[in-house]
Amino acid sequence: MAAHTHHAHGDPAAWTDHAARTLAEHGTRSGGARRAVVATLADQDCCASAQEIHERLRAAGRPVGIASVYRSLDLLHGLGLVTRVETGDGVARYEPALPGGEHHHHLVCVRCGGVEAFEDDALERAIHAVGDRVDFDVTAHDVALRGRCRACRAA
Amino acid sequence: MAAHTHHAHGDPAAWTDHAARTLAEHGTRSGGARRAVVATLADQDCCASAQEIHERLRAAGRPVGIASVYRSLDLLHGLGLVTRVETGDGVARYEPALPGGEHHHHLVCVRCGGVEAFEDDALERAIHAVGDRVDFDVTAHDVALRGRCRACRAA
DNA sequence: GTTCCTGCAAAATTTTTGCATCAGT
DNA sequence: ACTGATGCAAAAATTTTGCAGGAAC
Repeated sequence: MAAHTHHAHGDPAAWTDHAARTLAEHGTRSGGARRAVVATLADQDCCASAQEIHERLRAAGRPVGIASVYRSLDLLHGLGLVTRVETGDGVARYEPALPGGEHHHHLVCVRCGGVEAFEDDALERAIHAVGDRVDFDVTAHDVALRGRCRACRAA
Repeated sequence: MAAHTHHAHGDPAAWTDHAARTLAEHGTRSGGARRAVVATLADQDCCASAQEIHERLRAAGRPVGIASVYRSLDLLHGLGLVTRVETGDGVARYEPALPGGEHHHHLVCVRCGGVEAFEDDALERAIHAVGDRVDFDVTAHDVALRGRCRACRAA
């Protein structure tokens, strides 16, 4: 992995391409606002809320209407290109979803609100087993572990 | 278990008592609004949002200010008497938390929005193992499996 | 009697929607 | 040109806060 940045979702460019292709297949036009949202999503280490994306774009000198951010996220989520993450503070966060189904879960710090990602095969297996057992057609899942991050534990 | 209703949280009266005791120990006064919220929580099969609790109380002829519902839930959550559940639709839901730490997770139907509870020891063990492994002081966790419930799968 | 609780209303936030305009195909 | 995409503003929905009156202790 690169020394300066680590992206929890593999190669950002790969996801951007995948997203662009999927959007094209779906017959959508390529407008600037959505392209900017996709680029911002691809560029994050972890999940971001609509408001955060909006703010980041404004700060980057490419302001996008907040409505377009919400509409883009809605569309991307509907196409399975982003995962919706609930970190517990009542706002929806989104992050790129890779086609392979490879994914991670989140550690949420109850003190500073920070979010970190983790992966665990045994956990995935256990979840899969539950999915087979229940009377429910499970298509997705998410896990949030809450507690204190290293920094906040020390404080 | 009773034939007419199944409460996923054990005996409702036991939790109500436990809550009343904890609140008393904490030095709070016993007002009518919070008592009504506690009673409503104790009486549910699964999680409910603040708005739902508010509406239920109004329907039951015991209207409570929405602010009191939010304040009660905040307090109860702070004391660990209720668990906050994120079902993915962007609203916070709450359900009684038993002192023993016994808990369950949720199956959320992406079509009808319904929520069901499930328990799984292997899953708990896997989560616990992750908690030991990561550089995070994990104190709580929740899992949501999304998909289609039996009824919506047929439709 | 003091202090917390409660309800109402106002405010702050987050998200959705309507509509005129602009841009991609 | 046609039609979807965008931005603005208004609306809707959710949650928080200020404050005055009432209730618990």
